[in-house]
Amino acid sequence: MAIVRKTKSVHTLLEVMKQAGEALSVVDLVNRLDQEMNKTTVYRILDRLEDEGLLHSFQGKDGLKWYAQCQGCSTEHHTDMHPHFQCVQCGKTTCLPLDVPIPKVPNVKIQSASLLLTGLCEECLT
Amino acid sequence: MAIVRKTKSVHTLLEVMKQAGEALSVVDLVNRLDQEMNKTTVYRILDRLEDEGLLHSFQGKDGLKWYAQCQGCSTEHHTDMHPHFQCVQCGKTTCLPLDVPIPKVPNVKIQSASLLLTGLCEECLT
DNA sequence: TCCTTATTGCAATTGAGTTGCAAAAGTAAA
DNA sequence: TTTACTTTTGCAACTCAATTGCAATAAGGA
Repeated sequence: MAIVRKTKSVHTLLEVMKQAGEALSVVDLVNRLDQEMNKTTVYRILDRLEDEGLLHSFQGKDGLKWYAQCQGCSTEHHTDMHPHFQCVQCGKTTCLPLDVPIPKVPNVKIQSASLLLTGLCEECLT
Repeated sequence: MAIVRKTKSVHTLLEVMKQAGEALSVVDLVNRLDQEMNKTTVYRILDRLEDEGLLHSFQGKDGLKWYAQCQGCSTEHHTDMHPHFQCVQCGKTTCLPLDVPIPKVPNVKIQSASLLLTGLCEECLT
């Protein structure tokens, strides 16, 4: 496995993720980091951080790729089986700290499961 | 709601879906129908058939949009809450006729849920 | 410092999906 | 069938997320 250096760019990106405190789409990240680094760099750092287990990604309902910080993930063990919630109105997207039962399917080997819930978040409900 | 005519193109597309008997990505459909109709037409017919409730769609792990035939769906009632399975090796993608419990999330209103399971299918396992 | 490897920026490219518009096909009424 | 009207289709151009090649730069170790 390639060595991942904690460069300034990596640090900046992780800081933005941390400040956000929720999942961010790649497009959003590229915009937020527009002054600091190139679009390509954002994509590449995200790839590396996901490999390293510091971030996990999932497909949004919008077809965009979203990233969030892992809690207790590593290269060996990804606890990214938790579901995600995406607000259809404001776009706010979060990890749900829930255990979802993975259905048993005969004759196949399930390797991963991704559950995306969509609807209205607390703010948009009121 | 707009009237959806059962044109020759619509008939052809539905026939391809039926013959496949499993979910197909839009890219795959465009390729299969290359001789019969334009790419744009495929996209537009898929949109219409989904509106009408004859097909349902979901996001694949690959980021592509996938379509499958509904069983018992209509404009009013979409039973597209079932999970889907995608083989990471051969790409075969199917609907799973299972009821998946949608987790309760406090303070939000869940409108839809999509569960995608990935792994190895029966053929690729052996 | 020198050498090697990893990272970054930039421009160009790929590929899924969309849009505008004119032509063609379908529908219904006379 | 003819006419008038609506929907559908093809085509080309376009949008936009994501990727690639390559040269330049930064980082790390001896």
